Amino acid sequence: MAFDDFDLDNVPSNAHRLYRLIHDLYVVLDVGDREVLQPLGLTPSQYRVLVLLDANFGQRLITLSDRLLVARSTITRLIDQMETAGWVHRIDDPSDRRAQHVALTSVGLALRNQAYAAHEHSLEDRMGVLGEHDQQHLIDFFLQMRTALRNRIIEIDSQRE
Amino acid sequence: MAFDDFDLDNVPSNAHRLYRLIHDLYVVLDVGDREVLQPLGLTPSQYRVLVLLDANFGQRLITLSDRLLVARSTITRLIDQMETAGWVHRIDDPSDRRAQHVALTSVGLALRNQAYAAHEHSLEDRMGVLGEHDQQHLIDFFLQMRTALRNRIIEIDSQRE
DNA sequence: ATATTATTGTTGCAAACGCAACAGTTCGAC
DNA sequence: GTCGAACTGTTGCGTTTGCAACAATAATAT
Repeated sequence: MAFDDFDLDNVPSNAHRLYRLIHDLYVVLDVGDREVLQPLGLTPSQYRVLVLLDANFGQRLITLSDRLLVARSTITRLIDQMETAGWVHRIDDPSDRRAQHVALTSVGLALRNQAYAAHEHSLEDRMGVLGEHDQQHLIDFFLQMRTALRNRIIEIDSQRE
Repeated sequence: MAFDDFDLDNVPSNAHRLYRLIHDLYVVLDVGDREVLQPLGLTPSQYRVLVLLDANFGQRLITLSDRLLVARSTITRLIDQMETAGWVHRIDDPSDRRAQHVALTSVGLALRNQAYAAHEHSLEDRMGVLGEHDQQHLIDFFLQMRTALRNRIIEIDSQRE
């Protein structure tokens, strides 16, 4: 893997530089995640679902879909996998017969905690290149951007109706 | 699409908050990209390749693979598509008979410029939620992180040998 | 020179994902 | 209450992508 330090100097705007960097960061973080999670038999997607669950009421599938920003069908198949693996189980929602909750089994809970600890440790290690102060700074920026960009999507969706 | 403003407060560390935000940002940016590029018949992946090309010597496939951080096979298939579409053509490298260069056709060049302008406009619009000063700040952070994270991957790769 | 190793691009295969369509259920207007 | 619209989860299907294996070529060691 040869990482050319390809020049952001050819890029005309700061907006575009930011764009490229976010893309690269996402990819590089994902590669790191796989290395941490693979020994536990988890993909990043499965891990992200696992983290959102608990052993009590769990979460509805549509909630998982919304929070992870993936299609409902993707969640259906992820939960199928994880149910087969014995990590989660589906529970019918008593107040809405369309809906189901997904909750962790005891095996799933143990795996969740183990994976979470490992990932957390790795993340703090990787993010450690930035000081705590810088991290707080970044979080503020990102929250601002995420909110603005999400609202824009909601606006566009409304216009479609 | 219901965007719960799900709490980052449950998240224990700043490192993890950053992680989630980068993930969300990437996804939301990608959704925006698709909206801009779809009218031009381009996917984000095709666009990213197009931007790296020119009409002269072009780029080698392995270079595209390295810069975009995707598998070589992915580039092969992307270039297949784009060659069929008439946007690019393969040129044998005279100094290395294994290698090929990919260069833009005149159609490809026109498309590249059109897509680039549209994307650039959209990006500045979307990134505009942050001031120029904040953007510069972010770029500095990201460069720092990208460099550190990439070096880490290279280290791990070397250990494998 | 020759043999081993590395690199470049391609292909088969499987996994992951989104979109559209669908059935069952709930909500809302009237 | 009733009917149409909206929501929830599932499935079929096509697209995208990475990994492993491969052939052709280049680089390196001896």
